[in-house]
Amino acid sequence: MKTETENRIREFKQKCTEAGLRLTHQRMVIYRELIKDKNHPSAEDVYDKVSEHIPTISADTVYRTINTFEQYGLIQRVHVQDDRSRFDPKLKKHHHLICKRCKSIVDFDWQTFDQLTLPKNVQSWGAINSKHVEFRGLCKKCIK
Amino acid sequence: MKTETENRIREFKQKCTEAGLRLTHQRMVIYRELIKDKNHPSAEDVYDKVSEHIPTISADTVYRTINTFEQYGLIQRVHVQDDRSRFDPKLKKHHHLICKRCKSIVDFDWQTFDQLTLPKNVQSWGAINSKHVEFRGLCKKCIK
DNA sequence: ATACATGCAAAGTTTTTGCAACTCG
DNA sequence: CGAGTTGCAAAAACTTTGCATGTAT
Repeated sequence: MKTETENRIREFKQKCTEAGLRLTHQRMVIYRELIKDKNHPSAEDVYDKVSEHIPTISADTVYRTINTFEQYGLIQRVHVQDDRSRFDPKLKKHHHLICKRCKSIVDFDWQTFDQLTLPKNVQSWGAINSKHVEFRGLCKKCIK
Repeated sequence: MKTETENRIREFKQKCTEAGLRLTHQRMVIYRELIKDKNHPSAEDVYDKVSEHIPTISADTVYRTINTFEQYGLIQRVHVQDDRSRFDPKLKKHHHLICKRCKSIVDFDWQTFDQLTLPKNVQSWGAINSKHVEFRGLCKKCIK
């Protein structure tokens, strides 16, 4: 668990070096908060958390850094909410359960789906990079 | 085809009446443009189109009307892009092919998927209302 | 007639950008 | 040292809101 985090940090550092991205203090802290937060944080969430460690950081640095991470494939943008982007540091293939009410996002794996043959008209559409399932509804807590 | 549109308009009028929504000229034109546009238009797209018919309409009316339609289940919001919402007047179950480059959204049906048994951990999450597949990649045009 | 809708203008939110100062490699 | 980063402030982009006027039922 502790090791899990360490591994991700190591991998992060390596990828940054490979990509020619500088390992600044801000980037390290931002990445650490991204992997710590299990609910696919928004940029503002990350800003709030990072501010606790670096009170002088500016929001635009967080936005810019997150965009850079996305661009270099270090995190992914989650398209679930209308008013703000959420981010996902998990790079392994997975799918999402989204609660309409509390906006929580839960990951799940689904190999049966991953192995399905695609419909013909889909195959001729173009080149598909990501196959993603989204279930929306109400999580148990929100049902009450 | 012509009949298809007529049917949707009729159904729209009926739903509005049932819901107690007034059938204003603006709403009629906005709905008509929503079902005419096959590429899941943004609010701005709709505003531009509607402006051709009602030059004095204001953008906020379009936003407000679209929100009302969504609220009453006359259209659905599509969560695909980060910077703006897109809207889908098709209410029947379907899935989306999304081009990263040109942002086009193509509908497809996939009954094999629709009939799949859900993973156990998903079943215990809560109450699911919508099961949606998103394939992202590059459409043929954008591959060139 | 009257409750609901619209238009206008202004404001709210989220995100981006220009530029000088700073810092990692 | 020097190019890539950051912080600041301002702005851009998208969407919402208050209020007076207009209109569908």
